[in-house]
Amino acid sequence: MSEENLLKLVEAEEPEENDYHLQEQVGFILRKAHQRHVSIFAAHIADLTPPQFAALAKLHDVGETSQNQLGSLIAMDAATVKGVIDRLKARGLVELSKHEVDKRRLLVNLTAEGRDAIERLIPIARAITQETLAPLSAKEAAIFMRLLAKLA
Amino acid sequence: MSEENLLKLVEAEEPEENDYHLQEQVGFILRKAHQRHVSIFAAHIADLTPPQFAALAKLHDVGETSQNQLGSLIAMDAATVKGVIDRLKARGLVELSKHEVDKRRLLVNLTAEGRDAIERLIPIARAITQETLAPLSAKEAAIFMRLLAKLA
DNA sequence: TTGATATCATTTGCATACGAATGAATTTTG
DNA sequence: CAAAATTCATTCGTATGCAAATGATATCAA
Repeated sequence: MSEENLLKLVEAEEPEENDYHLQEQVGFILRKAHQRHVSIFAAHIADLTPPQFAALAKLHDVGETSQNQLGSLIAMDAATVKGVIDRLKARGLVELSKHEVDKRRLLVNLTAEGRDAIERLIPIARAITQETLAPLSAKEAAIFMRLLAKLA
Repeated sequence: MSEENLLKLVEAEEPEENDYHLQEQVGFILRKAHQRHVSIFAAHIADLTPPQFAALAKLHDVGETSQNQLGSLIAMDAATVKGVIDRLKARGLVELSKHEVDKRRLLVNLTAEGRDAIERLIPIARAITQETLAPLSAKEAAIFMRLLAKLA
């Protein structure tokens, strides 16, 4: 046996994969899965982005909070949440007020229109979740959600 | 039994969940998992973003291609890939040329510096993948990757 | 109490991400 | 072949997303 073939055998013992397959990396697939979800979301809810929806849904859940606090509840940093809230305010879906005691805080709350909007959209959002998970069986989806939560 | 309690019983038969829990929606968790991955990536590779890395890795894999073709290989639309390639070109990691036959096409290729960079970074990228999946056991990670791929 | 720290919000700068419109070049078709 | 349709790339506008710097206010600690 040639020296070259001996080398191949040795290498074969440790299946040392030398190629790098971008398509198999968790970060790349995570990005694609997220893209697909956003696309499904947009097909059902055209006039609101997922971050805007998240802000409204969380305000509906917890009621009035400060802008920063809301940001931490929906995983957005201060700069990002400001832009989202500004746009929701411009559309009359949220209203802002100053905290009476702590003058640093900017309180955010749903307007009546914002409350109507989010209550109307929540059933649609449930359908979006279902459609996003549609490639998986119910059992697979349950497993996936459990593992995904561990990663996030 | 009061009418009210009877109603509660009837409702209990169908476990109709009335609350909407943003934190349990696949889109929200997907976004957070992606955020965490990007953060891990940045901690290991400070001078390149994940999309920039993806472009270099794919060029290393397939060699010279058109800008649009590269975009479809790494899941970026034409407008996005242009910005990514512009920045890689400004840093001397890729070079552009015109397709001889089809004058619409803009060919992209690694420079020597770009090739050095991506070859140096690939082992680090493997570590990033590992760290991203670290909250899962090997078996869980395998299952997760299979299900995630179905979603993406 | 006041000086150091920490928190809240804003702003700037940079980098995706994508829809829509445009123009140039190519391919398809009648 | 010539018109229609398609493809490739660019540009514009809007919306996250985050680091870093800044200013205002609050809290902590010596």
